[in-house]
Amino acid sequence: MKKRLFALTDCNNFYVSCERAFNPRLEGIPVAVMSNNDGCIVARSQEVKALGVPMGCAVHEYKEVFEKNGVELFSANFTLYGDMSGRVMETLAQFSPEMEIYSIDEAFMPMEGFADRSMEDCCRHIRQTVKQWTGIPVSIGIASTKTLAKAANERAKKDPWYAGVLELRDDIDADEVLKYVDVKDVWGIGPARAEFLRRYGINTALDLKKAPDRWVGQNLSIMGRRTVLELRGISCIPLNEAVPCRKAIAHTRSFGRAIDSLKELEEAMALYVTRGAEKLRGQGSAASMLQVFIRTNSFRKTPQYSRWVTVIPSVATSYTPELIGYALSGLRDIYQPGYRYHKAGVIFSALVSQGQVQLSLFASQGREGNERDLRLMQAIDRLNGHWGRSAVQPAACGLRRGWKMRQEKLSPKYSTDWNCLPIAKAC
DNA sequence: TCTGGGGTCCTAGGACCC
DNA sequence: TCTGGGGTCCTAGGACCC
Repeated sequence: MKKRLFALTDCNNFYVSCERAFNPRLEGIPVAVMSNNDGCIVARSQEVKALGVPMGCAVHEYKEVFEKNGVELFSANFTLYGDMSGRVMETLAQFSPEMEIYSIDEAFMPMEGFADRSMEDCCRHIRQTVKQWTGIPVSIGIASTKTLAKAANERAKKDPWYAGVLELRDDIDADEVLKYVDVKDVWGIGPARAEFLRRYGINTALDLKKAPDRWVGQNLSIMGRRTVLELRGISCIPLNEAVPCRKAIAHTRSFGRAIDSLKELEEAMALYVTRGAEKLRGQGSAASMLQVFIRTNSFRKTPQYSRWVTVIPSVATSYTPELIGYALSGLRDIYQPGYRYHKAGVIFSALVSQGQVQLSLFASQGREGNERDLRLMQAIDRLNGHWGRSAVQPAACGLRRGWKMRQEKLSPKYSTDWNCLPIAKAC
């Protein structure tokens, strides 16, 4: 039987590439994208990486570097990135309908039915097509396991010699590549495990692959042992085509400025619950449990306060007004006056399918009432989908929103709003 | 002044039971 | 010198991913 191969397609500097796709002026100049609230750096162009700006750093700490080098900064525009991701995935699906969308900018594709010699050519063709149809540059790594495909992708991206595509055909190929992959860059090895491995002289992916079985069995968890097997070409992580239902859905945000009044916290919490409930209904779920939290800014030397509370609805629900009621009662329990709050959020868990909600003996309304609530929510979701997500919303969310997150450098919604369509001008 | 958000899975430890 | 032991379930916290 022919061995299955995995191709991992990963968009290069994805958020930056999305900004560049609609703004060619940004090609060749340093560009970085900031997190929500314009707080951290979450994507960097090659030019910004070369300046030594690390992923996740605080924007204010590198202000001078950005100014001195003319770095173009953008607020995260997730509407744009989500839409562009969909376009990239649709393009990839033309080549391999059986694929696993692993993240907003990555997909695993099973590569079967290709003669060995044409595999690389095929991936180069995919790469070129994605670039032509969407404007997004991608790299592709091909190998017999997902972990090896990740490592191949990493090298294809970093070493210009491979021109964006690298296939590991056999063990010797793999060893040649793995010796250049730092152990911290192996899929599944984070900072804590990397530090542990280094204490035993394991510094590269090849060192980890060659670690003695006995040592691996005694010192690594089941996850670590699985990673070692995958590096050895034994596939342990299957392709996951179906999009799994989320087991928890969260909506949490830092505020644009610290707030201390219960009224403002309630408005923010109501809005976060509204957004979370939209996601909940989007996957056809209802929540049997809510967790609500508030906290002050731990980076400040001001008095600190952090609390969360669990609320259990009498019946699992996705009805926004009801969820807001539960969340606000939890919030009032944990709120303490006198603190400057920096962040709040809600997490829905113990999710059940909306169609299988168990009615409580003591519920105030029967099945008919529930169905009416659901229809109302669906109507509002449709309106907001068409007119923008704040078109219809609960009054509890407030209107002034002085705590709204900062987005000072937001690019237009080029691909999802008619008013933002780029206009081509003849020269 | 300014430091993100949303997920999954594993593990250790406590409670409880027989 | 003595204070059982083993299984299950639940949860908080940690590690990791993008």
